[in-house]
Amino acid sequence: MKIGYPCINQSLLCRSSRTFRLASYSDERLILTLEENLRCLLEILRYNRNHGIFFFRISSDLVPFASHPICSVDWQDAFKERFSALGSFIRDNQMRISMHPDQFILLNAKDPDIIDRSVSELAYHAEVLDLLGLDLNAKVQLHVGGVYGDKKASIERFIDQYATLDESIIRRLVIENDDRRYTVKDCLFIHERTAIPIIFDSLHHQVNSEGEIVSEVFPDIAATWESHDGIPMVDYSSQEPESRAGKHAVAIDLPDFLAFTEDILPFDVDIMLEIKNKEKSALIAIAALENDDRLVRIR
DNA sequence: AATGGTCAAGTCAGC
DNA sequence: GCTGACTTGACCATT
Repeated sequence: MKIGYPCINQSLLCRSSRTFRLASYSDERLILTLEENLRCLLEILRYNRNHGIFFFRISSDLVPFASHPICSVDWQDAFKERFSALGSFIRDNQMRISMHPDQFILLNAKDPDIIDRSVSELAYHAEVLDLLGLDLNAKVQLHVGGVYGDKKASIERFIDQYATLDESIIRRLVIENDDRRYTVKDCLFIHERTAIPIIFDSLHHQVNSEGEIVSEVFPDIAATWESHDGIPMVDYSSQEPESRAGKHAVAIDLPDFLAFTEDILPFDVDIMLEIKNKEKSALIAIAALENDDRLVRIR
């Protein structure tokens, strides 16, 4: 069981997600920014290793405008060695990596242009993981998409689009239940038709489900991960008190976290903490699990 | 140097 | 019809 956090390390001064405005695009600026982002990514990964954190989500902004038509830099080739060196560091330390394209990426859109842009963006994400030389347990997690007033038809569009994707994307892609539209049950239905693995999000399930008990539904979710996909990834957050339902907590609620791990035991999973204070909560969770004798129940 | 409006991309709920 | 929320900051024009 690895514990991780997404994209940003607040203890370090650098960010691996620096970007800039489209209006100020130049090839030179893209190269300088990517150089800086890769340097910082290594710094974050070193911090993680030194602190016993072995799960990390790489920011989608690592390569700004990578899938935008304005980008004509062959960054894949220019930074090949850098990606390869980063990948060696990740593999040598047996780290788990994920990426999470943001809300604009919609495989089930009705507008073919939106689908085209989405597929390009997914190809970019898969390419980053390929350039790092990571095996198939490094995943790109995506929400199912919009409902467009007809969920059934929108699920069918997702399934149809998924079938047209290149194998280089399919082997990396997993779907996640979201907080307003597609539930775990919807994801399981899509899995039956596509074999796509499901990444379970605890807070989204809390605010958007058909009442399934986590400990009862989790075995079905875990079974969507084949052995080459690695053990299941899950996203965990608790609800921030006195805020909108679904708002991610600022700091980890340790009793809630331990209750969640109880729900998913005895499955071994890697847990991404989607908590605003990032690595601080990861360190607390890791320390709490260190001497937890429940973990011997993991199979 | 500080400020605050605005930023590639989409959907949807709530006003 | 517009705004804010989403995993959320941070760029950058203007003063």
